[in-house]
Amino acid sequence: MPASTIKRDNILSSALMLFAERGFDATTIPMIANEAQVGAGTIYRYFDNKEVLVNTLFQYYVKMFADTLAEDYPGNSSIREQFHHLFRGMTRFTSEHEHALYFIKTHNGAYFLDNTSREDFDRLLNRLKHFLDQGKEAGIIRDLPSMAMIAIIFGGFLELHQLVRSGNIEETDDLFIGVEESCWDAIRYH
Amino acid sequence: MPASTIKRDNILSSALMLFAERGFDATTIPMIANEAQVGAGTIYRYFDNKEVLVNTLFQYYVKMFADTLAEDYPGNSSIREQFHHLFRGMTRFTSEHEHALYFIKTHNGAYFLDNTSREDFDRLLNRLKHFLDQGKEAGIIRDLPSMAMIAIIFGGFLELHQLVRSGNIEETDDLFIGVEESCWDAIRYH
DNA sequence: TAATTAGGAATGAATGTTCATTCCGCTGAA
DNA sequence: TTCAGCGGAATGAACATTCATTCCTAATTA
Repeated sequence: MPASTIKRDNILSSALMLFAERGFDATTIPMIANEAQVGAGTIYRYFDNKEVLVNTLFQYYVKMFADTLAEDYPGNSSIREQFHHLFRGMTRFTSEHEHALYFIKTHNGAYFLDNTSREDFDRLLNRLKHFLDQGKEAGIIRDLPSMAMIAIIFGGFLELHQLVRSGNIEETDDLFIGVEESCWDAIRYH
Repeated sequence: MPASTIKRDNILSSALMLFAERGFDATTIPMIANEAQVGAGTIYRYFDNKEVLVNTLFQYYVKMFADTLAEDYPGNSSIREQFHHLFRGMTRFTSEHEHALYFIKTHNGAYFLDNTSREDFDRLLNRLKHFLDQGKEAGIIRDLPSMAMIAIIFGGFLELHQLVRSGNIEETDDLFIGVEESCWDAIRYH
């Protein structure tokens, strides 16, 4: 069972797209095989079963997203600049991996995720929570549940991304700047 | 085929809970029957099939939510007061129908929704959009895509509701006031 | 160089399972 | 006794998974 090949990558990226667009339960193995242009049996050469496949995908992208946010993190800059770094990381990650964040968002908490997936996701949330807590202590971030604020930021950003993808909205720098301002105003202390 | 009975109501509310918690595709008819304490066959006395059931549910709650928002709408008051009315309507609706908004949010756009469901949902969005457009014209609401702002409000509110339901957060008036402020700051012109 | 062959990789038809839906016998009310 | 309403076993379709077979590739032999 090879660890990494073209075929394995095809299977993963096809699965990512289908899981993001239809959801895990509405996506069948033959659909993935067809999209990846491999036989259905081939998928089982690389992944024990459908649940292992979805957990592999989930962990892979959660880690990659966490790494993207952590890269060059300006820990000594202002809270606003840290927020900017995080927001930019989110836009960059999404433009490089079109379906990944939406897949993560729609599948976190699902019944088929294993402990590792849950832990990886919690670790990501805790990093964001830590940022907000720091900001709260400094009196710069609103005194609200961190989870609610994280939801506002992710929800807003991903909804925007859906609109861009579906062609309902043109993707301009101004747009992203505006949404970043909106999210920042949602969480900063007034 | 009776139009309304205790059993029919049981089926609908069981289906609502399961669809909200597991999603349409991961919810089986036997699960719904079991939860509603009826035979699997009984469900088919009231609904032609699973898709008719989910569409019935979707339309029922979308309309009820729209009615809740429209009730006593303060069309002549300030934008801020209109926003307050909408936000309060959302909290009231959610406390009266625990799973309904989350079900609507996670299933809008799904492949199994029929035209009526889509139209009902679009009508709801358009009402919210109209409110935001008015506010934009008056220079009170931010110049951002309305859909993105709607997403921020719903996303934030529903995430909060999840936390309350799961017991991670205590449901206080302060909390709701704080989240309303946060959402308002996210969409108002600064 | 050309032919042969071993063994991993890939396939898709076959299998067993689970589901939505149907069907038929039972029950209790009139 | 009849029959509407019900329950849950029966059915057939669709699914995840398996497995016997084929296909490739690259090493070996002549």
